[in-house]
Amino acid sequence: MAKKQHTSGSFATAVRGVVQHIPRGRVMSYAAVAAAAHFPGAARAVGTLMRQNFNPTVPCHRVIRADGRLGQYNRGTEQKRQRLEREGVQIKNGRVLGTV
DNA sequence: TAGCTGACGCAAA
DNA sequence: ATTTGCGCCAGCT
Repeated sequence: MAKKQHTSGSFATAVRGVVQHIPRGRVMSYAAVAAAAHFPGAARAVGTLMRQNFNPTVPCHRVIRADGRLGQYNRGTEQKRQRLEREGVQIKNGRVLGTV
C-alpha cells in the first residue's frame, strides 16, 4: 500500500493544493494561501515552502504579499511581474490589483 | 534536540 | 504615504 511520502508534513501538501487551485489571472497572498490550507498565520512558512518548492505544477508565481506587492521569487521579481501581467493580472506601480 | 533562517504580516513612529 | 521593528510558523542544519 503506497505509504505516504514523508516530504515535509501535511502542511506542504495542503499549501501545494491551494496554490495549484489558483486560477489564471488571479493571485493569492501568502496569508490567504496559508489560511486556505488550514494553517492560519503560517504565511512565512508558505514562503519558506515556495522557496524550497520546485514543482512546475505549483504556480508559486501567483502567490503575492498581502500588501499587494509581488514579494520575492526564485527567478526574480521581474520575471514574476512579467508572468503575472501576462496571466492577466493588472499591476500598477509595483502593486497587484484585483486583490478582492 | 535545539537554534537559526526566511519568497510574510501587522502595528507603531 | 513610507519606513522600522517585532511576532508567528514551518523547515533546515
